[in-house]
Amino acid sequence: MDLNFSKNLLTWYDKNGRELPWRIKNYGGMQNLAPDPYSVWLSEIMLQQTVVATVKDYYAKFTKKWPTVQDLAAADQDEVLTAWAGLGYYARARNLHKCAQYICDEFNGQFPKTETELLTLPGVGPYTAAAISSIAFNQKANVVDGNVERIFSRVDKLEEKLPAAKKQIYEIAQKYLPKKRFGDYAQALMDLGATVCKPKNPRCETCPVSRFCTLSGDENVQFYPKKTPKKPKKQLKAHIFWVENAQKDQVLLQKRAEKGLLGNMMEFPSTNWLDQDLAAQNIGQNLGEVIHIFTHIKLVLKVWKIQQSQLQQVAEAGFAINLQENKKWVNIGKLDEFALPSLMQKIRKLAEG
DNA sequence: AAATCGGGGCT
DNA sequence: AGCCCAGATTT
Repeated sequence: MDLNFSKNLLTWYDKNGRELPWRIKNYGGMQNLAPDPYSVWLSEIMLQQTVVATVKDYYAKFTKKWPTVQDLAAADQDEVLTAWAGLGYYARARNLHKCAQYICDEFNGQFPKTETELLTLPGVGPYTAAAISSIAFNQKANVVDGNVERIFSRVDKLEEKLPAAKKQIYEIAQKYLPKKRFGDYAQALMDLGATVCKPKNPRCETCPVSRFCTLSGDENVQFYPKKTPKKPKKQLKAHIFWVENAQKDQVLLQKRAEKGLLGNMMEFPSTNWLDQDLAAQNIGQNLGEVIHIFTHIKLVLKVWKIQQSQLQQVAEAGFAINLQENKKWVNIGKLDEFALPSLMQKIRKLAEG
């Protein structure tokens, strides 16, 4: 394979690579610098299916609160989930904490450098193992994320759709790997995808590897990679309740089940989420509706503010509120101390005004 | 191979 | 109103 591909890309990266909090650019490969594995791992987990702009504040918060993997391992899971709240995909946070403890217990606090060992870590899959191995340890690894898939599907004008084309893309990417600067090369590819080889309106005229690309400058480049159509979202509805105590200084909060949607995160009590129209309800104060879009669900919640003394009436009216054993009264002024996902922050905002 | 799992930013 | 994102895990 033509090594000028990686050479051109790395030259471009040295000039145009983004400055990111978790990144130490190894200019020209001469400084032999690398970010520490904890920083790389933490940032890579946060960046899974999440844009750089969203990650920055969370990365700063985590590294300040837990500067080392030992600090993170020693935290309570609820603390980690509270810090992660709003970032989404909460299995990442649960696995992050589990992984930190695993690194401390089984690897003496040191991240392994091989992809094979990294793949044994909770929350670390093929992409993240390759990314950590190359970026933190400069090991040769084929780092294929959504950016890289887009780039090479365009380079070879692949007609096969994702995700079926993944294997073929991986093999193409493998052929272009450089002989050194593996971490820089991986990050260069991802920067190229983020700033030049974009999904829409790619900037082929500034692309450092345009001469290798079948679709460079083609009007149809934006239609690659081809993808299988998505299924429509299920639409679910429910009532949700902001339940105040008599003094109106506390609200009812409970922890969700460990597994599944928003696992181990906190919630306000609600009826079951059902694919049915909502029954009439005239107890307490209606605050309106909250519409929340998950990856595969469109959820419509009708929000009610009720008093603790009205809970019995709501039950008698036939509304099964999912009150759990772990429910507790929480000072409204201290809600920030709990792991409230964005959906529940919407409810809170509606209730607090 | 398909489904699950968040949220926000961009077009 | 979709599409996309430095994907992993479960089914």
